[in-house]
Parts: sequence; structure tokens; C-alpha cells
Amino acid sequence: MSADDAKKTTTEESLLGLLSMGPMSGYQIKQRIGESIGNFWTESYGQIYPTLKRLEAQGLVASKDEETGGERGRPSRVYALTEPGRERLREWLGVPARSQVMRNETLLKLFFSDEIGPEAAMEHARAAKQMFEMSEQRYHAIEAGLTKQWPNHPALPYWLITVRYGLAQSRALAAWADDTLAELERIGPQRARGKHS
Amino acid sequence: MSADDAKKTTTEESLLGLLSMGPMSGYQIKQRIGESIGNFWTESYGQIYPTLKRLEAQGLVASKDEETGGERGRPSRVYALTEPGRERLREWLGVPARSQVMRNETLLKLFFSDEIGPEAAMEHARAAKQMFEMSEQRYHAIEAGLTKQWPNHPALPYWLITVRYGLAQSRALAAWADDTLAELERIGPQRARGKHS
DNA sequence: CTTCACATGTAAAGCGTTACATGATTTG
DNA sequence: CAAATCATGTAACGCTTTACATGTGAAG
Repeated sequence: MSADDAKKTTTEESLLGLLSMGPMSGYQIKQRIGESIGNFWTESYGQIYPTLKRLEAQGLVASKDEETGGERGRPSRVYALTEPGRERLREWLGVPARSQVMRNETLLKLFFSDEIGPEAAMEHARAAKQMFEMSEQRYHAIEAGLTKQWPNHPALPYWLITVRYGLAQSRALAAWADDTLAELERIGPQRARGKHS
Repeated sequence: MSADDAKKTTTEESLLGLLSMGPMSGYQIKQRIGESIGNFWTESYGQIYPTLKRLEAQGLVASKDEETGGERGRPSRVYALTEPGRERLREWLGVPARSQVMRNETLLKLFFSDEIGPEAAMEHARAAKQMFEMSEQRYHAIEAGLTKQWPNHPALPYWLITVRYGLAQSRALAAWADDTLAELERIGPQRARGKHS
């Protein structure tokens, strides 16, 4: 009956992954995402809390009330990976990632920019350039911070691999933005098509 | 009342953009996407047809029945950009693109790969490398094809800008995959953490 | 007469964010 | 006691894909 388990979501697995770093509450998971996989992954509370319940119903995580929820505030429910949960995580980690066609609004605007001409297109390129340069610096800082804070953590190499992806991408695309600016400069003198006000 | 028009979707604008290249039916739009912005944008029929109706209701496009729908098959409804539609497109093109945090499943798996060890992580890196190298070749072919087919089209420079984005990205990430492979090779001898079967 | 290619359209389901509602504890 | 922080949870909404339903004409 359930021969094709073509799963759609990765939220469950991402939470299992986070919990493999140690027991955490839903609130802490959300915070931890920002400090770890936040550069290439997001989850909202609206996803996290229901998913944790679902995972617990499947026996993949186990929870217990924790009164010392950070020394103040409401008591938190701390979730921990169970052995079946770890098994499931490993299983998923062993399967090739699905690729997804992404939507890139900047490229969409640039593609149609003959409609507004090179000056406006250059604004997009400049914004992109600034963003990529800032990203590059940020990734550098993350790389240094991780290396300094967890010099001996066995997972550090894997974390750095993801940081260097961001670094490589930012660098390459900052250079692309430069080239784009130069190219637009070259066609700048000409007028845009169509009627303008 | 409607002081904040914080729109969420870009489907309308993407269709206006496509129609700025010439009148087209919904079916043709879907095909054209694959040949133009398909590397960084997708739209499904389920979006295209209702959106075209919505655009027509707003007077941004105008349609008419076309019996010669490619010489065979059902007659098609061909949509054309109106002047207000072109105005709206230009307006949107002039506004900076919103950035979106993307989800990257490969990086998610690599981030947590200490759980399964370097060998399995290398599989992900190899798959990524192959994908980026194929992308690079594909972008090269697109660049050559566009340049040959539309050597004098005024929008060619803009189209090439988006192709070179893909090229720069693919090249940089293929190199990252190589570095990653080398790094994982280095830590290869060590054993993965935790218990394994 | 079946299949293919062309072509339009809707309904349902899945995924995800945002906004809202609630509660507890500490600090000023 | 007001505000801030910590914390959980749900409901509503919006976007997008997938699956389905339908129709037409040409070619084999």
C-alpha cells in the first residue's frame, strides 16, 4: 500500500539533526538554527512545535518538562533524540539530496531590464554586490568564530564545509556583480527601448 | 486604507515580464519559461492560468482567441501586455529585489554529516560536484546559443548577465565541492562518532 | 480509432509564514 | 505593577504544486 513514500518535507529531519547536537526545547531550536544552519535553512515556530509533537508521536524524540528553563520564564519542554530518531536521521543523511529550482528575484529583474535600461539595472547589480560582499565578510567571521570556539569538536569540519560554500558563493557572485556593472557601464550610453516619461 | 501594499507574490510580475517579450498564450508562457528564466524561476499551469485572468481583470494584459494555435490542437487564448501592464512591469523592475533565505538540502545534510562520517558526506559532495559541472557546461552552451541566435537583440546583454550568474556560481561551487572532497579525504581515516551497525 | 501534441482550466492538498493568544517569571 | 524575556501553541492565510478534467485536431 505505502510503496511510494515520496516525502515532501524536510522539517522533521532538520529538527532531528538539530537535536542530534543535544537536547533542546522548541524555543532553543529556533535560536540554535540562527547560530548554525541559518544561512541556508529556516524554520518558524509554526512549524517547529507541531513537528516536535509529531516526532514524539512517532517515537523519534522524547520530551520532559524542565523547570529550569533558562532561570526565568515559563518552564520549557525539552526534547531529546531517541535511538530510533537517530537511526532515522542517519538513514536520511545517507540519501542524496533532492535538488530544487530556486527563485531568484534579482535575476528575474535583470533578465527583463532592457525594459528599463542599464541605469536601473545597475542599481540591482550594486545592491547585489553589496549584499555578496557583506555575506563574504560575515562568512569569514563565522569561520574564524567557529574555529576559535570549537577547535576540537569532531563536527567542526562539517560545519566549516557549509561555511565555505557560502564563502565561495559570495566571492564568486560579488565578482559577477562587478563584471555585470562593467558590462552595463559599457552599454550605458545607449538608450533604453520603448517610450519613457 | 490600502496604505501598505506589501505584496507577497511575484508571479504576476514574472508573467508581465514574459509578455513584454511578445504576445503569448498560457501554454507558450510555460514553454518559454524553460527557454529563458527557467534556470532561476518556475511557474506551473496552476499559477499561470489564474494569474493571466487576474491580470486581465486589472487591465494589465488583453487577450484574444487565436484559431491558429500552432496549426493544430485546441485554439489558444493569446495574451498581450497593455500599456498599463508595461507601466506596472517597469515600476516593479525599478524596485530593489527582496532577498530570500533559501533552503539547501545538500548543506543541511553536510552540516550534520558527522553523524554518518566522511564517506557518506563524500557522496553528497560528489553528487554536488557532478551537478555543478554539468550546470557549468549547460550555461556555456546557453551562452553560445543565445549569442549566436540573437546577436543583435537589444536585450541580449541582460540575458547574458543572468547566464553568467549561473556560470560563476556553478564554477565556484564545483571548486568548493573539490575542496570539500579533499577535506573529507583528509579526515577520512578517522571513524564516525556514535555506534554503528 | 488511438495516440500524440496542443491547450485550458479547476480542485485539493501540502507547505510555510504570520499573527494571535496565552502563560510564567524576573527586573525595574 | 509594568515591561521584558522566556516559552508554548494554534488559527488563518497565502503560495505553489499536483492531480484531475476537458477539449481539439492531426498523424499513424
